[in-house]
Parts: sequence; structure tokens; C-alpha cells
Amino acid sequence: VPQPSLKEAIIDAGEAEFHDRGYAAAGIAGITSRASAPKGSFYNHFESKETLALEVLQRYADGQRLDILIDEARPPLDRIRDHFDFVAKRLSEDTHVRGCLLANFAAEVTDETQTLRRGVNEIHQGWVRAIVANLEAAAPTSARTFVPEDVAWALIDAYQGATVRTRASGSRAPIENFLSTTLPLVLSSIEAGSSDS
Amino acid sequence: VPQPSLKEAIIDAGEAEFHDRGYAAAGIAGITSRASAPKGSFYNHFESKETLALEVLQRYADGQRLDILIDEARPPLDRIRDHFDFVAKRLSEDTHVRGCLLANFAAEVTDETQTLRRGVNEIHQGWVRAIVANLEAAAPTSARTFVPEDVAWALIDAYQGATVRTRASGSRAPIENFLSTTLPLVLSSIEAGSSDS
Amino acid sequence: VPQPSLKEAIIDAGEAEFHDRGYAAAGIAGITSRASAPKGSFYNHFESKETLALEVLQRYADGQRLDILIDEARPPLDRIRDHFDFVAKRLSEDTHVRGCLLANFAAEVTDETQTLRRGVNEIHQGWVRAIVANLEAAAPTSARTFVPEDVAWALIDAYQGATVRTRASGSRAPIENFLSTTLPLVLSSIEAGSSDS
Amino acid sequence: VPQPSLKEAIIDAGEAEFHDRGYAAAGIAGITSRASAPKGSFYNHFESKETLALEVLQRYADGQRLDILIDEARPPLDRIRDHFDFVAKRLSEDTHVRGCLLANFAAEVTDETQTLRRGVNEIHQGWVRAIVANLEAAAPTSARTFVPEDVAWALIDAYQGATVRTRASGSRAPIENFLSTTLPLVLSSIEAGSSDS
DNA sequence: ACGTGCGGGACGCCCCGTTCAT
DNA sequence: ATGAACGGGGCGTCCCGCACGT
Repeated sequence: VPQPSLKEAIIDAGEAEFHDRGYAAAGIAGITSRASAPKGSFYNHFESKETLALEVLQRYADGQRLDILIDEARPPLDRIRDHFDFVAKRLSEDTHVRGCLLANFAAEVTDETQTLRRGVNEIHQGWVRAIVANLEAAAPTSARTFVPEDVAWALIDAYQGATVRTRASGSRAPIENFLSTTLPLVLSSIEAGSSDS
Repeated sequence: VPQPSLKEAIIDAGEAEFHDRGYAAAGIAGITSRASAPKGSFYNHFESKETLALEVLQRYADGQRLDILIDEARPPLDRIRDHFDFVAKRLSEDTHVRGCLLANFAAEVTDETQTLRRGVNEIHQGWVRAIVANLEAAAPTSARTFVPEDVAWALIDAYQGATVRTRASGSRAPIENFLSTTLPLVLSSIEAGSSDS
Repeated sequence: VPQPSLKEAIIDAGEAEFHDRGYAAAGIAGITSRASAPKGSFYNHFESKETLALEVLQRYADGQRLDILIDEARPPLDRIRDHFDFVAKRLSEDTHVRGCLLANFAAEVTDETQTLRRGVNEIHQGWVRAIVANLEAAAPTSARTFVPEDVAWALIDAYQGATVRTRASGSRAPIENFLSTTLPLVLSSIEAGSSDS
Repeated sequence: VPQPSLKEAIIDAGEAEFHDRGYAAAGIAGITSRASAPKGSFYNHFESKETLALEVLQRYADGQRLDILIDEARPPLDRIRDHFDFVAKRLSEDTHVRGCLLANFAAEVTDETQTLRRGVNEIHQGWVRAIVANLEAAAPTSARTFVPEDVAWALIDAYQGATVRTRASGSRAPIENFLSTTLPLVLSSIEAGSSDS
């Protein structure tokens, strides 16, 4: 058989369907059918639709190259730039015309699916913490006028808005606006502050 | 009965349910029940769930005080600041714990509901155009290094990311990060460029 | 106003919708809309969908020229021939591509709509009685081997089968098969029997 | 439970409900309830109400003993007589007080349900072709004045009219009128023509 | 008396996420 | 591992009644 396991195929299909239709609109039947798996097989591998979404989300986050953010060989702010370069490149592939899966989930998922909600939050937190670490490293000695966590969130906010706009089909490639407009502005202000010492 | 008409009550309930649960997860039954209306009455007033969503969205956009953006009594960039002050204040009310309805829809709605998709896009476009007008007015004579539409989108992107994060329950009030971090940075860079003449 | 009354317009629309879609599949909304009448006006003129159907059916039957069957100026069997010639011509008009409304109702309507059921039966009975009278007149003195009512039913059966097949889109114009095959056979056998005296 | 499978039970119930109420008036809920099946199980076995109707119709046609029409041990016209004897006997059972299911569908179904419409047409065509073959065999050498296909349609028309009348509750058992009046007349005229050689 | 819009609830077909028997 | 049982719910539409307006 070409597929080593149905589980992997279902996760692939789940990511695709969640991305294409959103969490609520995607259905177990559509996912298993896209995975060429029998519908009944779903619950051999996942407790529920929610747990599938969590696995999909985790794997998606694992592909975001958070490792770039802890690559000690480069200056802290460059790590941030390189990281967002990577995720922007990923988003501009034609397999990702629906924006960032994580941003879409953050906007759609509610407390009615508590476990999933918590999963989304945790992944967000992991991301912001990695960025915060670099921001703190970028201005270690100076009297800083910025709060690293605030800036980290500001970056992620701008990035998420851009990817939300990708799904909303704004007039220009939105992720490029983020890369050419918001990201440089924010980071250059950090550099300015950091050299104020 | 205190309600002047069931239609208004259904729109109110629709906004609430869409906000609370998202577009796909909200149901006609829940909406009409929240409006104390019989389910069958829904289609006396709306052709479909999609058209209700469009009316809800339009009314929501009408409440965003776009008029502030064209108030000639104030300097252009101040109009932008005041406008976002207003929408941020609105978001921080406890009736809006779910983030910005427009941002949520932009992230959730797909092309499977074409009419709704187009409606979301149009409202986005109207918003960006209003901001663009002010950005152009802010730097009329100088050699500008910024593209007004890009900057407008950058602001909306950052705002949307912040409101998406509102639904995602980040640790701090996210809209305040936007107001205190991203918005001043972007606008002050415009001011700096504008005085370069 | 161009319409003398909405009632007449609704009956017209009802006949068209019942013919196009069948009794159960046709809806009040579709009928009133086709009549350019507001939905609420329906019940000013008709007690129910069933009573509309009865009025439609009655008017349809009134257009079948039963008077030909009692035209004393012609021989009895000629009356039958002429009558069926007329209804066949009516059916072959392009406004009647759906077969005979009466035959369609006879096949679709059940006892769940008792009043309508009875109306269909009565119209059928009126028709067969008119034909029976002519068959009895065609062989008044001879020892008849045929039961006039049976033969009348046989004619109507064949005619109905033909019109049912019209809706079923048989390969050839079915009503012509009836006129050229079944009708002559049955009538000529009556004539033969009648001359046995 | 005595039922070997719910699918078979649903087909049985579907035939009964379609027969009792007609295609449009019969509902999925009524069918599954009659089959003692949960409503949601329906779509495990059938894509839609239309496809159930097609299966029901096919099974109904398979029970019409078309094999009698190709039984080479008997003279061609006798095959026709025997075949109609069989279907008439079937119709006179008290489980078939609603007339012939195929005839009812032929009258009720419209192009709005295209697939079903086509299925009805195909079954009709199969039937008429089987009869045509016998009519052609009945007069192999003589100069025929009849078109076999026309006569086949005339027979089926008359039969359908009779069964339509069964649902319409005519005064006498209508199928017997067909057997004692139309069928002998038509066939004997064939026999007469065949001996004209 | 008729036009008119909406209240009203039941029901249409279809599909959901999940569990169970084989 | 699979196909089917299972019940609840999705959106849309049904036929009908009512209250108000003319």
C-alpha cells in the first residue's frame, strides 16, 4: 500500500479540509473521503473531530520553523525577520491560498469547543514566547521603553491580520504588505531604542 | 411587545449569535429562538442565512463611525487615530468579548458562500479607501516613500490580528497593544516622512 | 388595473403550476408568485390548496367539450370520435406538454386529500357517463355483447395512458397512437356488433 | 429482528409509501419509520430520495415477469396475454389497491427530478420493446397494416389508464375492463391481420 | 370584501458527529 | 478495520391564519 498508515492520510486530509472550509464547515465524511479512508476508520485514530483538529494544528505549528527563532548563530532581530520570511514564503505557496490555518482557527473557534480553544491559545503563547526571548536579547542593557511581550504580540497581530486578509482576498498580496510595511517599522524602532544606551 | 418588529429582533439576535459562535456554527433555530421569533418567520424577512449575515455585517460596519474619517474639522492622521480609538472602545465593551465581527467573518467565510464572501470584501474595501484618503491628505506635497493603500492595509491588518486575538483570549487586552504599539509607530513614521519636504 | 380580479389570475397560475409540477410539488407561494399576487391574498379566494385544485380541475373539465358528446345532430360514435379529436388537438398544443391534467391528478391524488379525491372521481364519472350514453345509442336494438360502461372505461383508459405517456416522453406522439390505433379498433368493433341485428 | 438488513426494509417501506402516497407526498421520515429504521440510516444506503425511488422502481419492474414475454414455448400473442394476466393478478391483490406503481410514477414525475424521470422512461421503453418483439413475431409473413410499436404502446396505454383509474377508485375493478375489453380487441385484430396472408 | 405582510409551527430532505457489531 | 446504526440537527419551505388597511 502506498500510505504507511491511514492516520497520516487523515491528518493530511483534515488539514486540507479545515484550511479550505473552516473548522465547523469541514466534516468527518469529507475528511475521510479525501483521505480515501472509510468513514468508520476515523474513530480508530482520533477521539473526536476536536482532537483531530488539535493534531492538525500541532503539526502545522511544527512546520512554522520556530527553530529559526532560537538559532544562536544569528542576531536576535534577524531571527525574527528570517522566521517571518519563512512563514510568508509558505503562505505565498499556492497550497496556502486560504491564509494561515492558525489565524483562521483563532478567529473561528469558540469556547464551545474548550479543548480546541485551549490548544489554539497554547500554540499562540508558544509562538509569542519565542519572539519575546529575541526581543529581550535585542536590548539587554539599555533602558528600554518597550515591553517585549507587547511588541511580540503586535508583530503576530499584524501577521495574523495579513493572513486573514489573504482569505478575504484583499486587492494586493497582503502578506507582502506585512513584510514590507509593518515588520520593518516595528523592528527598526526596536533597533533605534536599543542603540539609545 | 417591546420589539417594534421581528425583523429587527432577528438581526439583533443574528449579530449576537454570529459573534458568539461564528457564522457556520450559528443556526437559524438559535437565532430565531434568541429573538423570541418562530423559526418559520425567518424567511419572511431574509432569503437565507447568508443574506441575514450580509445585513448584520452591513449594520455592524455602519456602526464603525467611518464618518470620523471624513470629518474635515480635524487633521487627517488624527481622524485615523480617533476612528481607531472609537472602534477600540467599542471592542472593549463587554458586549464585544468575541472580537471584531468583521475580522472574524474575514477569517471564517470561504468562497462556498460566494455572496457573503463578496460582501465581506466590499466592506473591507470601503474601509481601506476611507483610510487611504486621509493618508494621501497627510502628505500632499512631500515626496512620499509610502504607498497609502499599503499603509492603510497594514493598519487594518494589525487591528484585525488584535481582534482575532481577542477571540483567542490572549493574556492582555490585545486591542490595547494595537493602540499603544502598532498604530503610533505607523502613524508617526508617516508624520516624519511628511515633514521631510 | 389590467387584471379584473386576482382570483382568476390565481386559478390560471394554479392550473399552470399543477400541470408543470404536479399537485403535491406545486406550492401556494409559487402559484401566487406566478399570478403576481401577494401570498396572503390566496386565502381571500380559496379555503385551501385543495379547493383551488378543485376549481382548476372543474374549469379544465369544462374546457373538454363534453357538449360534443351530446350533440344530437351527429351519429353517436361520431360524437365520440369528434370529442376525442378535440381533446387530442388540445393536448398537442405546446401549452399542454405535460399531458392531461385530469389524468395526472387521477394518478397522483390519494385519499389523504379526500375532497380532491372525490372531485376527481366525479369528473371522471361524468365523462364516462356521457360516453356510455352514446355507446348505448349506437347499438340500441341488437343483442349486444359489450357492456357500454366497460367500453367507455376502455376508451378513457387508453386515452389516459396516452396522456400519462406524454408526460413520460414516449418516443412518438402518444396521443396519435391512441387516435389511430385504439380508438378505431374499439369503435369499429362496436359498429360491427351493432350491425349484427 | 426478522429483517436481514435495513436497506431491504427501507426499499420495502419506500415501495409501500410511494404506492400509498405518491412520490412527492411520501417523506423520508415516513419511509424510515415504516421500516423501523432510524432516520439518519437512510443516507447510509441511498444518495437521495430520488435514488431510492429508482431502486424501488427497478425492483418493481423486475417483478413484472417480463420473462413471460420471451418464453419461446408459447405463441407470441399468448405470451402477451399471459403477461398481462400476471400483472393484472398482481394488481388485484389487496396489497396493490393503489394501481401500478410504474403508471403512477409516469404520471406524477416531472423533469424537475431528471434522474428519476429518465429511469421511468427507460423502464417503459424496455417494456414496450419486449411487447413489440412478440407483435412482430405474430405476423411475420403477411402484409401488415399495423405498426408493432404503436400497438405495443396502445396496450400499455390502456393498461396504464386502467391502473390510473384504480387509484382514482372507478366503480368497477378497472384492470378487468382492460383484460376483457381492450386487450382482446387489439390482439384479435392482430390475429385477423396475420391470417390475411 | 378584498389586498397585504407577516406570525406561526410543522415538516421537507439531507447530513452531522459518534458508537457499535461484525 | 469497517459498514452501518443512531439520533439529533442543519437550512429551507410548507400550508395556513391573523390583523390591519383600504
